[in-house]
Amino acid sequence: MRADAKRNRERLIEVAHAVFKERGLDAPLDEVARRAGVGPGTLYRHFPTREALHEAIMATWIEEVSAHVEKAMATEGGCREKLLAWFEEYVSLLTRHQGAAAKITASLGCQDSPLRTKCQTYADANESVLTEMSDQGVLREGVDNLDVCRLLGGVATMADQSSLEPKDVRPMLDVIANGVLKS
Amino acid sequence: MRADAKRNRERLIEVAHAVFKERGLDAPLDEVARRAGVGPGTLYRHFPTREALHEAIMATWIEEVSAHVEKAMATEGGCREKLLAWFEEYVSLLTRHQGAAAKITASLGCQDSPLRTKCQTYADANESVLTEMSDQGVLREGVDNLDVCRLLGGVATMADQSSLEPKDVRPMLDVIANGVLKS
DNA sequence: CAGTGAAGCGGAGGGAGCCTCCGTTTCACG
DNA sequence: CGTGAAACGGAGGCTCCCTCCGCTTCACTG
Repeated sequence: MRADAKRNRERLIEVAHAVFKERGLDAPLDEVARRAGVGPGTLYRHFPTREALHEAIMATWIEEVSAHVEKAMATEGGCREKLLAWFEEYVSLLTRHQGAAAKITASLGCQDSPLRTKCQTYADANESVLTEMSDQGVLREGVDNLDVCRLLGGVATMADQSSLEPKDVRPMLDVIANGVLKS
Repeated sequence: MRADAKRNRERLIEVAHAVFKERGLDAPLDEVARRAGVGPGTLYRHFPTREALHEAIMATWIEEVSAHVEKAMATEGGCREKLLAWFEEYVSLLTRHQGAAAKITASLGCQDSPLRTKCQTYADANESVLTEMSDQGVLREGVDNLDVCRLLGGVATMADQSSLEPKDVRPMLDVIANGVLKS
């Protein structure tokens, strides 16, 4: 890739990050181009679709996911506390940008979404936590990872759309934890 | 209201119903106007915002909610079966139109949404079911109606966005039921 | 260092949808 | 009827999307 192209690409990602943070993932792409000081044509050459741009800006989050798993699993207390800590991390990771939770979780099921690899990272992280719980014998039988991911995605989407604070999200996570753990 | 105005209003609701059913709640309003054979100005006079039109077309669903509660509560089996039957009805009521689940549930929390009264009907219906469970002593302590509504709204939103079939939704409702009922 | 071809750029512009404004038409009532 | 208020409708301005293509810039070569 030519040097100027690389420069523009990086600048676009940087600006897109800021614009999406301010105005949500549905912010006008023309504004991203404008604020990056390039024409719309340049933006669309680097990122043919909005989703391609989403994918690019999410790449940096993805790297942090495993750190969040470890952080949650290091929580003081029993399995339930660890699980809830992880659920809170999960929701918080999904709601970094307005509109992200719904988009990421929606692409969980379909194989051909550009976000597929990204959301797979979330799903894998959740699975590792569930496996840990299962090994300790505290997980109910028949609890499926995909279902839990979707439930958490649903909670994150609701939190996103209603601008809920953590204290309003917690009781929902409690219900899911109760539903997933034995007794 | 003048007779021609009344006629147009009713026709707009009828057409909007069909268009939203075909193309989701985000379908172009200009098309609603066009298919109703009126100018956009007429549509916007009757329904100043998209939400006002949503509210109008939902009025008919709302009347059916209590019937669905009764239907679910008449299910054979114990409390768990009744509750799950109701959860399925709830999700199905919310996913009649693409995009409806997220919009309705989002307006649960905010007082000033035009959809407020509509979603209150759903919340009230759910509360009546939870109260029934509580009276029978099978409900966990501290389970809040709003939280359950949001959880179900989240599930409905995921089902909507990923076009899930009832068999894929059921396991998520199982988790919520486990989380809400004792033992 | 100049020449050159390919890679990359940018912005004009057509399309879709939103919504308003205002000249025209229609209704209902005296 | 005649009239004034109510309602209509569509032209058009705005925003955003995305493409196309003439122009510029880069990197490589002799």
